[in-house]
Formats: sequence, C-alpha cells, structure tokens
Amino acid sequence: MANDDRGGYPEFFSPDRIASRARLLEAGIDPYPYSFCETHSVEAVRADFERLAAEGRELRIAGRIAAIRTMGKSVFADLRQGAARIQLYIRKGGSVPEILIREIAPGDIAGVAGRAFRTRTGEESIEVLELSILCKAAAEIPYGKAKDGRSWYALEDVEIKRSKRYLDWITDPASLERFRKRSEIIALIREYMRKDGFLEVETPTIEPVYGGAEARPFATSIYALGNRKAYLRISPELYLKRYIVGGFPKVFSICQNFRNEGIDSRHNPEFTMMEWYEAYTDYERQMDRFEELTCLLAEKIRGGLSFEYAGGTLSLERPWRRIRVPEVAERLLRKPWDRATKEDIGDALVSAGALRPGDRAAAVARESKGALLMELIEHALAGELFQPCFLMDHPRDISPLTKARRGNPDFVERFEPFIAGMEVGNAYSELTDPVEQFERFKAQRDAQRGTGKDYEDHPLDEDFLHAMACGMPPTGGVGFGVDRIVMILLGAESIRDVIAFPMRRAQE
RNA sequence: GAGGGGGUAGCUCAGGCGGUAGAGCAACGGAUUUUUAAUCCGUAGGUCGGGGGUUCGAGUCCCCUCCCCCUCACCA
Repeated sequence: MANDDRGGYPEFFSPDRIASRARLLEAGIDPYPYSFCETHSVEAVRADFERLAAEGRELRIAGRIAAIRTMGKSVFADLRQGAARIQLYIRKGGSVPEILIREIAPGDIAGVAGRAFRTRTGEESIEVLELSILCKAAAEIPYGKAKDGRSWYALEDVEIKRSKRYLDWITDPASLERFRKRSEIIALIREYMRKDGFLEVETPTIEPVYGGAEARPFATSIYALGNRKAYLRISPELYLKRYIVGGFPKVFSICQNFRNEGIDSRHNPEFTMMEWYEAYTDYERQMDRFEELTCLLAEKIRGGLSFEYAGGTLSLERPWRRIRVPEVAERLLRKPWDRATKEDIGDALVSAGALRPGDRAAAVARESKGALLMELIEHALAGELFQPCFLMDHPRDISPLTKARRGNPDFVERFEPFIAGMEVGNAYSELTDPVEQFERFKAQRDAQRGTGKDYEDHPLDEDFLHAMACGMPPTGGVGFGVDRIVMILLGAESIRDVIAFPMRRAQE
C-alpha cells in the first residue's frame, strides 16, 4: 500500500482504491452508476464468436475485471462473468478516456461496448470502444493469476473461503460452479416431484412443540405471545403428516432444519432437508423412489451412475443392496433378538472395539436396546456402507413414528440409505394407528427420562395425535439431507463446501 | 469432548539452534505500440492470532487463551 492512512475506514478498504474513487468523482465520473444495457453475455459471445467478429456489430458486455496487462499503448484486461472470461483490448489514445484506463483496476465491475476480434496471437477478444466503470471496488480482490484453468497465488485459505463466500465465488470459478450446481440439483428434485404429482408445501419454522426427530432444539420465545417458549423446527415430519391427514396425498417440503448439536464436516446446525410423504404407499415403494431420484440426479449432474467420491468409485446401479437389521443382529449376537439382552449387546460392542470396557455399564444403562444394536451394526458394517445401500427394518424402540415390520413386530418398516458411508436419509412405512402412536410417544418419553436426552420439557404433540386420530391413510415417507446428497454428487468431502454460509465459531 | 496439524505482508508461503522479519504474486511509480502466470527498474507494505512469563533481548522457549483444518466420539 502506498498509503497507510485509512482515514478511519475499516482495514479492508484499500486506500489506493478509495483514492481512485475520489479521483473519478472529482473528474465528474460516477463510479457507481445505476444501470448498464447489456446485449451479450460472455458465454454468448464465445459461442458465436466467428459470426460476431465477422459482422463487426457493437457488443455490450458487463462483468468483473480480473486482470489487467498493459503493454505500451495497449491494455489487455480479463473480463469475467462467473466462470466465463473474455479478453478486452483497449488502445490508449483511442475513444476510451485516459482517466478510465488509468483508474480501472482488477476487482472493478465494468461495462464495455466494442467489437469482437482476434488478436495477433489468436485470442478471442473484445476491442473496447466505450468503457464504463459500473462499480469501483473499495477492497482488494485476491485474484492471483490464472491461465488455462490453472491458477497461482489464488485465495486458498478455507477459513476465508468459507467465512467470506463472496470472495470465494469471485476468485474461484470452481466454487461458483459448485453452488450453481447445488441450485440445479434442488431444481431437479422439485421437477421430479412435480412430475410425479407431488405438491410442494410449507411447514412452520418456529414451532410451539418440536418433534419428528430426536435432537436438541434451538429454543426461542415469542414476544407477542407473552414470551411463550418456542423452538426452531428440527424436522417438518409432524406437519407434513397433517397435510396427508387433511387430504393432500402427495406432499413434499425442502426446508432448513435446526439441530443444536455438533458441528463437523458432515453436520451444520442448520441444514437442508427434503422430505416427502406419499399416501397409499409403504416403504418398499419409497426405496424404489429414492433410488430413482438419486440415480436421476447422478445422471443429470455427473452424466452417469458411476463416479469418484472420497477416493473411491461409487456405483449407483440399481437395485442397491438391502441390509436387514434383524438378520445382521442375529449374526452379530449369535442368538435370536428376543433372547438377547442389553448386556449381550454391550459385550458385543466391547469385543468389537466400539466401546471401552469401562463405559459398558453406563452405555447399557443410558441407551435403549435398539439404540445399542444400531451402534453395534453401524460399527460392524462401517467398511461395507460405501456403495449405496439401504439399512432397513430397524428396532422398534428407536422408531416411534413407524409401523411394525410385517411378521416381525420387534422391528419396524424403516430404511436409511447410506452412500459413501454417510447416512443420507431416513424413511418409514408411517405409523397411522393413533392409539399405538400415543403409546409409542409415551414409551419413548419414559425411556428418555433421566438419560440426559430429555433436553427440555417436551410435551407430546397432542395436536399431531389429534390429526392422526382423525384418520391418516397408509403412507410412505422419506426425508433426506440435501447437503449430503449435494456433497456426494459434487465431490465435496465437507458439508461446509456445499453450504454457502456455514456456521462458524468465530464472530465478527 | 479427546488426539494430531496449523495461524508470519492483501494472497501463496519461507524463517524457526532466541539477537530484533524475507520471497513470489498483488498494490503504487516508471519503461515497453497486441499481451496473456507478460517482462524489466524502483517504492511502499507486517505490534509474526491474542494475553502473560523466562531473558539484556522472543516470530523463535514456557504457560494461558481464541480461531481454522484433520481424525475419533454423538447426531442427518
């Protein structure tokens, strides 16, 4: 910096650029004009370059200046629109005022009018006849250097890339593309659902009673209602079922869920959930649907069902492997489920190395039999869950919203799709018997009492029970983590690379 | 929550056996009449994450603390 007097401005204001802004204003040039009339995108110019160059018609293009190379009387600049770029050629002493050529800088947003032509070296370029600064950037943009898709000295610090996503997007076309594709994936999901007759609906984000999942909620209060306690949604499930009860047989919702739990490469306190319910179907039908939707997304986004992820090759070829919990349980415990005790599972966990011997007693006391079993199974199968599969027919005691497995009532008709070892979703043949639902809720509460998991006073959602008592058709429902599906489809190994503004510890 | 790695100029990184901070790129000034990771000459830029301690002297050693990344544990 030639000048370190920041005049009380934040340190990210560049004195050089503030001075440049002042010089432009002094010359009567507004560096922050109100509009610019574009005739072409960079992409459009690229796509039709030869014809446009031959016609010599005036093109008007706007974008961000990413680099400037001056060579005597010639100035070359890169104009970027997202991942697309084109070179500008400005001749000093031509129609572009000297002051604009002098003050334009990398990071500024510019509008140009000019003609398409090829330089002596063959580079597709725009000869600039008019130049407007559409925004003088006041901060330095860490562009680094780039050529042929490679870059040098560019912003790489993931801390900055994630906390200042705008800089990440400005400087890294790959990041921009990742988030464009995320949006495309969500659009494809909506398209698939609509085509099959599903209605997109909304549910409350702020709820008097939370439910539909087991998680610590975010608590808040409602001023207008005497500071009544309220919670951010941990799942849309109980409200979506009210739609089903009321007469919408096929509904879905894509929404943020909020869970006040850990933050790591697979968990963000708020994450995007896609959840749907389809009346008159069971979980078998929904397993097909989940496969179908995931494969459709893979075809459209990756161009096929087989692609690299996390150092391995995923194959989404249908049908995916079905892993039945009761069968795995019997194999691991070497005795029938009804004869196995919590202590047996505790022993198995210890001998599998999933639990320290000293923690066994506490775990057995704290967790339900079903929860212990799932811990054991997920540990035992960890190496087998890379290829897409369905873990299905979970223990009844950890699945309070699910119908019993036909012919095996200790288990339920539930499945969790796993891809690349990640649990990406959860689905049921939904429980529809209101009396049993009431009993299950009570049993779940009793089981949680004193385990440290009864986070808040958590009243039963009586209104939900009332809805169910009014009659809910047989229904299959599926919820999946959109962020995780996006991670897999886009090759991201951290959820923070697919959430635009992930939760951070550091505060400004 | 536990273990490991890291935080030095706007960006990418050196230095680290304690002696008072370096490079490249970016920025700024200049040269160069078609360049493209342009090049060349010059200038400026850092309380080495924060606090405390040891020392004549700490980016470098010790303690505390904040933040980031990875692995593990819990949750989608």
